[in-house]
Amino acid sequence: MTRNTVIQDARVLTADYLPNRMLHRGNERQVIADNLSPILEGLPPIDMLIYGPPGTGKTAMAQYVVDELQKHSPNLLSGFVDGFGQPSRFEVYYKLLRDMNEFVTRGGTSTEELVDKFEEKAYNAPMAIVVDEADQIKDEKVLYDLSRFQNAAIILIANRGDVFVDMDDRIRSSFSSIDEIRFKAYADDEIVDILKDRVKYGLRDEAITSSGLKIIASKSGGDARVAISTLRKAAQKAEREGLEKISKEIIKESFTDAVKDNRSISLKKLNEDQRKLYDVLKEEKQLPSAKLFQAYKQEAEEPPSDRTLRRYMKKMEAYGLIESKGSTRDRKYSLKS
DNA sequence: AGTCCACTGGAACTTGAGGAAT
DNA sequence: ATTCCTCAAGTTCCAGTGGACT
Repeated sequence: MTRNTVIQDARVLTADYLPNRMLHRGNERQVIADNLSPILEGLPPIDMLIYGPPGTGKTAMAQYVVDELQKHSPNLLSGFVDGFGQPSRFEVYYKLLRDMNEFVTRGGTSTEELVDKFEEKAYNAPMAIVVDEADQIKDEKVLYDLSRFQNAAIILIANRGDVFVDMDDRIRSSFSSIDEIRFKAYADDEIVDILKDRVKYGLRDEAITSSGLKIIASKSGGDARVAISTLRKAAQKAEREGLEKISKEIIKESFTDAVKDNRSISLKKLNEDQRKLYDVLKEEKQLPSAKLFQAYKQEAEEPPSDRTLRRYMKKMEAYGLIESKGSTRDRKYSLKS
């Protein structure tokens, strides 16, 4: 039997683990709860747009408040959709109905049938619906539909506050009374507190010094997800090497790994052609689209049409892998640093 | 200050995979 | 089996844009 040198409870060291209290988000928690609470008395709730940079607890907090509310009010239905894969209307309603324990078959069911079923449910019970990465939803009608349900609370989550600028006027006005809640990047000392909380339950005493935590915090740039995953990787590495303490060198290495991981998760979602485009772009600092497509076509055996390539570029931009500058004639692409 | 035209992205259509019903 | 439905992803077509070049 081997004794753990550093790790006590590995679960606590994952970014998805929800501690029963979320540090430094007390005000935000209260605002979200206040906006939702009318639903418990049969009154219309206030829809919300939660925005802010990655790793600031937007999703975790929305989920947490909805879960808490559900404990007090068991007949509250809840659903969670992620716009990342740009799901269609069908996918959105399918997922929501599943979350609400409604069995629906995938094939043979039309989108309209799903919507009808959902509508019926929405009339009979209060709901809280969380839409993560709401700016990625390609079918704007979905958001418009959802906004119409009176006793369903809609919580949209996005990185930027200007989700609606590119959208249809109807959608903008249907969300005109939406409460916008900004989640700022954590300050370094706040990250340290969050890490301390994890260390307390996840690691053995004395496994990491507070100056070690400060290093992680300052590197993380206010992103709790990256900070926690750095801590986890550092702990695992120390454990593997049989050390009692996490050294500064280990922290530095682990941070680099954590950032790489973050990116490779997005890269995994690319198909072969998209990956090739990315690799071509990697060779250059910056490339106009025509040159990029030309270079790519020399490598590819059966290149898809230009229209498809343009779509790929959009997608990779949405994933935060590349950046584009300029409009029509002189658009240039580069890797995101 | 006007025309040209390379490039963008919306829309309509096609193809292929996959589940359900018969 | 096969028929009937769905959706995602690709293609074709094309109007619209806004630099480039008179």
